[in-house]
Parts: sequence; C-alpha cells; structure tokens
Amino acid sequence: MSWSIAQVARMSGVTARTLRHYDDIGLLKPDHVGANGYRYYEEAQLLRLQQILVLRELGLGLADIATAIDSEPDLIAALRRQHARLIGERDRLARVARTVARTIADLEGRPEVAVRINRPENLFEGFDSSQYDDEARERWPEDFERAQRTRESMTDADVERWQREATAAMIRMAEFMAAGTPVDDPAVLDETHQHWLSICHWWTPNRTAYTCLGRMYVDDERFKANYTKIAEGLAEYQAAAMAAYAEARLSD
Amino acid sequence: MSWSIAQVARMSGVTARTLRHYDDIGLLKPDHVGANGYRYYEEAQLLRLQQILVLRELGLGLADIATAIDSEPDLIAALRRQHARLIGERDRLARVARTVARTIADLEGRPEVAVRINRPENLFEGFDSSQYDDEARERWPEDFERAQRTRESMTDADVERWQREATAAMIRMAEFMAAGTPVDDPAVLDETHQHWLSICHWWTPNRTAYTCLGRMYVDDERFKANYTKIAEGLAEYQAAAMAAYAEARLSD
DNA sequence: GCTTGACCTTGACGTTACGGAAGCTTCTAC
DNA sequence: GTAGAAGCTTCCGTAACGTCAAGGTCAAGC
Repeated sequence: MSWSIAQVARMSGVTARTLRHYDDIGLLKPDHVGANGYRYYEEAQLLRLQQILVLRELGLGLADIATAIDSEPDLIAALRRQHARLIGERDRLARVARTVARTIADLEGRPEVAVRINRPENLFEGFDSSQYDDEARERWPEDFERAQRTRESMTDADVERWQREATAAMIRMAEFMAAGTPVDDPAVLDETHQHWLSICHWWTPNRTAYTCLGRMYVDDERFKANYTKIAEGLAEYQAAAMAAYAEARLSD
Repeated sequence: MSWSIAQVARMSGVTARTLRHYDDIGLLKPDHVGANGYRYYEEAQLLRLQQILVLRELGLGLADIATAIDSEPDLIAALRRQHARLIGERDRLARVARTVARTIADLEGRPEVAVRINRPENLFEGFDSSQYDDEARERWPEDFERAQRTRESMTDADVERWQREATAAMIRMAEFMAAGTPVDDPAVLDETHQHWLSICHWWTPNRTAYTCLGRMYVDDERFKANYTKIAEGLAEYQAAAMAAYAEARLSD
C-alpha cells in the first residue's frame, strides 16, 4: 500500500510542501518515485514522519532531528540540550516581559505597582472539588449533572493537565494586572475568552451567569483565597475582566 | 558635528552592517550622504537609534518599531501587544520544556518523578541577610570585609535585581533536577558556573571552599529551608552540582 | 476523444534581521 | 606615491517552510 503526497499530508496534518521540503533536505525520502515523478510513501516513511513530528514539537531543528533519529544514542543528549535551551529562553522572555511591563508603566506615568506574583506549578494540587458538590447540585441542578458527567470522563492525567493550565491562566491574568493592562484591553479579552472556553468545558454560562461567576470569585471566601494565593487583588481583577468580557462578547 | 557609520557603530554598539540595513529599510536614514556616498549621522539620528535599540531590546520587530516610533500613541498599544506575546511565548516554552523533560524520563525508563516546583518572584523578599553577619565575620573575617563593601555599593534596586536573579537561578536548578539531569551534565555545569560567578560578586571561593559552601546549603537548616521552599531535595542537588563543578573546573 | 478539475511536478521568490564576502572607491597618514 | 583603513554596493546565506507560477498527469463524465 503506498500513498501519494497529498494523502500523507492529510493523514499527518502537515502540508505537501513540507513533505517536499523534507525530501529536498533528505530528512524524509519517499519510498519510491514513479515514472511520472510522483512521490509515493509507505508505512515505514509514515513511522519516520511521526518521529520527526514528535521531535519537531519538542522544538528541535530539522538538522538535529535528522542526526538524532538516525543515531538513537544522541537523542537524549539532544533533548537535554534542548531542555536547557528552552528554560533559558523561557527565562529570557520572562525578564523581557517584566521590562516591557515596567516600560509601559513608565510611559503612562503610572507609579510602579510592585505586584508580587506566586507561580505554583499546580495551585489545585490535592484540591478536593467535591467539597462544592452539594452546594452546586442545589443551585444549578442541570448544569451540575453535565459537569458531573464531564468530570467522570476525565482521567487523572486529564485532571492534572487541566489544573496546571488553570493555574497558568491565573498567573497570566496576574501578569496583565501587574502590567496595569485595562480589563477591556484586547489581550485581556482574549485571555478571558480562554477562561470562558475552559468553563464551557463543564457548562456554558451566558452573559449574566458569567458575570455572576466572576462576582462569586470575589464574594466567596474560598474562591477568593485561591486567587489571593497567586497575587493580591487578583480575584477582583479577574471578576472585572469577566464582566468586561461578558459585556463585550456574550449575549443573554 | 557629524559622525561616520563606523563611529556611530562604536558609540551605539551595533555593527555598521546593521546601520546600513536600517538605512535600506528606511528605519534610520543618515542625516546626509556625502558626494562620495558616505553616510553621515547627526545627534538626531543618534537619539532615534537609541529609541530603536530600546524597543528592539523589548523584542519588537523592526516594522513595529518604525510605526511605533513615528506615531507615539501607538507605542503603548504595541508594547501591550508585545507583552501579551511574550508571556504567551514564555508559557508555551514552559509547556514544551516540561514535555521534553517527561520525554527524557520516558526514554531513560526512569519512573516519572513528579517534583513540585514553586516559583516565587523573589524568594528573598524581606530577607534579612544581616542575621548572618556576626557568624560570617567570625568565620571568614577577610572575605566578610570585602562582601560588606560590595553590599554597601548596591542600591535597593540592585539588591532587588540580584535577589530575583538568584531566585530564578534556583528555579532553573530545580528544573534540571526535575528533568533528572545528572549534576555533571554540561548544562548543569554551565548553570552552576553562573552560580559561582554570582558568588564571586562577593568573594572568590576555590575548589574546597565552593564544595564546602554547597555542603553548608544542606547542613545549615536556614539555608536548606530556603531551597526546600522551591522544591524538595533541591539543596542536596545544588550541593552535588557545586561539588561536581568544583571538581571539574576549580583548582585549589 | 475531449474537457474539466483535482493532483502532481520543479523552480523561484519572500519571510527576519542582519552576517559575511567580493570587488571597487575613497580617505588618511607617511 | 603608496599602503592600509574605511567606505561603498551587491549578492548569497540563514530556518522552515508559504506562496505563487507554469506546466504535466490522472480519473471521470460527456
């Protein structure tokens, strides 16, 4: 069984151009080329492509991928180098981001608000969400059912991932707050949109409900405490952002 | 007073090639061009160049710089966009780095050691280093004098910056630990070299002294507690890294 | 047998922000 | 007068493709 370039492209999600490029640089040669010049790929090439795509996801360059994939022992070394590069680059971006935030504050003549941000890996670690079950079942019976089913469909790893992402989102929001970004700034609206989507994972709040949810983050001490663990005033900022988002993008 | 391209290059730290490039794309035109084709710059151009370099430091593209610099009101908007891009990119790199770490663990068949890492902005905030003064004066009288003078020469902002960087370095080290990187891996040696340099800011430990300092991070409860705030086992890892570095790169 | 449209090919240019080199002209100092 | 430093333009290269352009191939329907 052999596949044409477009078929492989559809199966793997890369473009035909990319496959030709990989052929050009010798990273992934087709199994054979027809008399008409067409490239034909076999399963072996698909497997190799999979490896390539995994390593590409990890940020390796195509040259590194080629050497790593063709000489297995180098792979771990290459990944370690890449890991070091990644965290170095991440820290550089973090520093630059802070400088940009300070510069914005300067330009606006705003006093430098030194917001202290804590960055836990996973704020919800060991968090027992069932403590809210009775209350939620009572207040929103239908939504509770849906949410319950969603929760049941998640593995531990899914939960872990979701918690990490939620924590990271809270931290990003704290950074917008620290940078003095108004809650109706497009960037904050986008970030809040992500938050709305993550809520939609469980239920779909309309304008009123979403605004209300934001208020709850402030009014309910348990929620507020979680936000405050990241940064002082974050619950209020988050609530304001949600209100602004609901106003701008949600309908009743 | 006009300056030639090489003079401007020396004054500003960019290359002449870069200045020609900025001329080509219209970002920074010389004040005038001589009959011989030479570019001559005046103070106005130097000021503009300074602005360009600041914005370039902040990660803006040259096109963005051009529009931002020529229409002041756009500047803050451009910076806000850039800030959002930066933290988005930073988070993406953080996610990829975690995946790489997991992949390495997989490939090595190592059990997934879930190290929890805390990432405070500044671990030493409100830290009173003078609590160690008496002890240090007693144990290393000469070095203490030098360190004291160094400390006096630093402004509050310097201290703040140093503390942030020290915290970030501890977090990076925790990540190497979480990734299972051996302490004698080149990346860890490099990171430890940075630590050694930061220590050299105050005094210059030789092989024995540096190894000893590492042991103190583990043995002295107060030091160890600080490392443990970032991650469990970090003090031991840091000490081992310092011993490996001393062994490999320092002499007695 | 012809047309149509989907699919394939190679080749070349554009992207970012310059680095580097070739080949030539100009300035400056001795 | 000449050497060497400095200047100029022009072109190629970078990473990983995207995006035409111009043309050949294939399968299906009429």
